[in-house]
Amino acid sequence: MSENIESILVVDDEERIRRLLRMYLEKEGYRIDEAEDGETALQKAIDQDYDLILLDLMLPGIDGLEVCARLRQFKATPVIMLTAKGEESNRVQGFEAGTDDYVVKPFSPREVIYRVKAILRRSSATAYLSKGANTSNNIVFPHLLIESDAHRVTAGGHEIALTPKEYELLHYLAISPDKVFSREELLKDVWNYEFFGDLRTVDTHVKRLREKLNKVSPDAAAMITTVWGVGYKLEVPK
Amino acid sequence: MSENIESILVVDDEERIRRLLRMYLEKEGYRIDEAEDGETALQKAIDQDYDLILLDLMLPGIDGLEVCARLRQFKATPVIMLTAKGEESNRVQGFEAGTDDYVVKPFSPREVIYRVKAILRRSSATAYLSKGANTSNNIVFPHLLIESDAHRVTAGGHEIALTPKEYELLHYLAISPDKVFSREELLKDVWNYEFFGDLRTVDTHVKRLREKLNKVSPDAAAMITTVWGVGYKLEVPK
DNA sequence: GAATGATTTGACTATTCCGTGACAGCAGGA
DNA sequence: TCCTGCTGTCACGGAATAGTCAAATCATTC
Repeated sequence: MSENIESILVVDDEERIRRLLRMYLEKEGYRIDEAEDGETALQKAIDQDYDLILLDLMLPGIDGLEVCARLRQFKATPVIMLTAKGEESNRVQGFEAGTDDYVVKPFSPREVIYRVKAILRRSSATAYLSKGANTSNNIVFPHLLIESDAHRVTAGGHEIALTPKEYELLHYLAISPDKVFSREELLKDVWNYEFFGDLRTVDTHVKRLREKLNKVSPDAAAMITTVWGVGYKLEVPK
Repeated sequence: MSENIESILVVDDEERIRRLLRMYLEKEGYRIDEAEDGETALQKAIDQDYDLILLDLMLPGIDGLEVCARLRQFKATPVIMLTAKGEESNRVQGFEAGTDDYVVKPFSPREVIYRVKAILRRSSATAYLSKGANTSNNIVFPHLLIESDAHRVTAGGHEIALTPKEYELLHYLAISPDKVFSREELLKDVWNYEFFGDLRTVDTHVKRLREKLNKVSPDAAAMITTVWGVGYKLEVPK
């Protein structure tokens, strides 16, 4: 495969949000371009060939939906829409306008990165391979199965009901198995960007997660490992 | 790659800290510039093109967060924030302002250098290579494997559980194999800069390290060599 | 092989960190 | 409105780790 850096256009009128997204996405290795209003965004999106566009719904001038709709007359560049909390009812509209996915503000970096990767994986898969080759979002371990699409977790053969945060935490650890994350990192990545909370919050969620896992599969629970003085990781048993 | 010397701006109002950082970073081959307040720092950071900025959070005048945020209107220079222990709650905020990483005071030189290298490696990697190029942090020896991400040490095929200090010590020795470090050097580099303890502390940690290694792999334990009258080194077997 | 000085070791104490439970605030649904 | 889960906070008790020190051991030199 031609290993080009994938480029993403970030469109938001708030500088803070653009910076945040740029930082996280650059860390993932993407090339980032920015626009702060609809006109510029549309122009750039038509001129350049981005692999993906992150598009705020509420924009001065032409709004996100409009940008997306007009862009669609020229290109099929994938679009992830960013919507503020109250605007959720617009979801369906978003999809009609040709949006591929949407993320509600205030999002967690984890959420955005995950969606971005999912979309890019999908589109590069349809571009280079024949039928939807392995584009499954499932994460499979010996005693643990995470089905992202269904938002379902199965441990030792038993499905378990996780709360949103528990799921997000587990999912985030599971994406990078064996990698240790400090509590700070987890707070930064898994919680939304407006949250400035106590480090111990992480401990509490880990505790609850372990409890639930342990009830149906001690093996699965044992995968969540404490690294003393450092943080937590999801350890893959050999 | 054009092999230029990378330059770093060190910002802290305490002269002692600036001197400390300068000394250690120059030893690593970086060019160091200093600033002792926010205004100067911002000015320098905008005028010059540093590869990295080490920025204290608490500064007279404009504080670190502010400096970082304003700088971001011009440049994307990577920033590592230095925060005192009590300021921990501000950590996450720092990240939002555009910080790439942070280090808590009192840090150990080893820690700072390690982060600096990681960030610079990353930014030069995204600039010249495609994403996720081989930036693995693993250190491999015949009987010993150190995986930084997983914070895992494997000796003779067996994983061993090390305490933070044991890990740090081993990791530090392993970064410069065959180089002898005096106890003084180890105390200065591996321990934080406020620690003025007994030289024998090093011996004790070496002892514990050897014990643990020896239990699963005498070959690995034998790598930690005493150089009589000088110090310790991690010797690579031929 | 004795003297000397450096290192290893074990035991003890101090310190730091983590797991847990209890509780309060919130949001969403009945 | 009350009820019900979900979250986040906090403090305490226990566990793990770190540091000190002196006695025992070892390497080196004469």
